[in-house]
Amino acid sequence: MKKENISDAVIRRLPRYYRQLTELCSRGIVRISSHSLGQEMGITASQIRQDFSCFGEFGQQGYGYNVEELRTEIAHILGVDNNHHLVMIGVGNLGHALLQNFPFSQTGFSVDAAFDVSPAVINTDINGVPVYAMSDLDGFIKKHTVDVVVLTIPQSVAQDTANRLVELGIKGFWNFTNMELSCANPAVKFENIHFADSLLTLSYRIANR
Amino acid sequence: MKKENISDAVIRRLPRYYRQLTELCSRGIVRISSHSLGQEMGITASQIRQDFSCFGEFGQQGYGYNVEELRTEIAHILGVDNNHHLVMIGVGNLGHALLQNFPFSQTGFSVDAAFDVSPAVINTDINGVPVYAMSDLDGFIKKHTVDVVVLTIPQSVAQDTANRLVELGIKGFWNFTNMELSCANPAVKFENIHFADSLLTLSYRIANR
DNA sequence: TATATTTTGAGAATAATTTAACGAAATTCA
DNA sequence: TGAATTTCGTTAAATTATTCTCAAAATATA
Repeated sequence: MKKENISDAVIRRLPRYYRQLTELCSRGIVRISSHSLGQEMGITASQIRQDFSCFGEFGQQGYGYNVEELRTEIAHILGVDNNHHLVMIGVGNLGHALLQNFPFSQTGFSVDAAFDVSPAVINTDINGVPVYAMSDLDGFIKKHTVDVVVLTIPQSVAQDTANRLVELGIKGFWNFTNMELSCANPAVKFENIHFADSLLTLSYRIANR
Repeated sequence: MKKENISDAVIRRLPRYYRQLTELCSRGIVRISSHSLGQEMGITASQIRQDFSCFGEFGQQGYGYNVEELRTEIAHILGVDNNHHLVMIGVGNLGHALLQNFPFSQTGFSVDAAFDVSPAVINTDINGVPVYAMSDLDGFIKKHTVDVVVLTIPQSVAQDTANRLVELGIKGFWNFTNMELSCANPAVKFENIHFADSLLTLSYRIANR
């Protein structure tokens, strides 16, 4: 039964399903039951069926799920086929690494531009992405559709930059600054990569084994 | 009342408390109640008190919590004062970025060495960290204490490398490969940074606003 | 074709997490 | 000093998430 409000726990499992199904596809596996999928992923078949049932009925009794079909469904749910437009703010080591290595296009994103204050990178081209001066940011956003901004900038300027971008109409932030950014408008979404938090949970677990 | 088994949900909130308390310290704030802390963080006072009570009694009725003292307690719980030893496997763009920018020492980690297969980086020094050939890895680990390994290597070699490291006695992995790594021994801990999963959840939320 | 088996999706039961309530202890203020 | 206020830590209640169960439908098999 399709649900109206999907819980965060379910949403955060979807990319994992998507990854697993992509792998099954590449292994040439055509069909799979919730039971086998659960075994491969280390989760229960119940959870898998419950999760999928939030979005529709993708399986068939006695058969299971068609891997390719299910993968396509989940890709669609995740918006991989939406071709979202993205720009990066801050092209330091991390921004550079993402531009070089991260498979944005496989994830459904076009990286249209990057911005930085450093003359050393302004007007360069990193892996096909043009780097502009920060002063050109407002103009660029006013002229182009931008769905998501990647924040790979220092903490000191993060909240101010986010505020400015929200004013310009940006509604999605991929935030690498390891600080919480806030916005009164609930339609503005922040997704955080907190490196330090992640390492600290590992620190906890090895210290309290 | 001190708890024996702490839930993952609680553990994952600890670094956030630690960050917030660090900021309060730097703002010169001496004491804080669970209510105000909750307001600043956007969570309930109940949750804060419940979370802390898993580890002991750090507050005082009618007063609240001493910020610096509480911060020290949480640092200790997280193992920030343990001086864990870490090595990095794979010094590509991302590994390089982490070595250059990530505050390992503030998080309680010493980065003792990095390893790569590329002659271009072998025997160089990145931000004070020596880079060795992958062939020297086994020898290094046998001679030194290594608590955590950072995996910034391609997916294709990730599971094999992890297996080899587990055999050498490594018990903690900070995994950037965006794939699940597994190990039969439950004492071996994997902490994953899944960039793609993170961006896909953002994709979902902007597509289903 | 008839029967046994597989497997889903839904609903019920169980478990875990979060929030509320409250007594007790400390602080603040008159 | 004494009353009012603040705030903790704990227990209880409410909410949310996960797992179990099972009828129904499809497949596989004899």
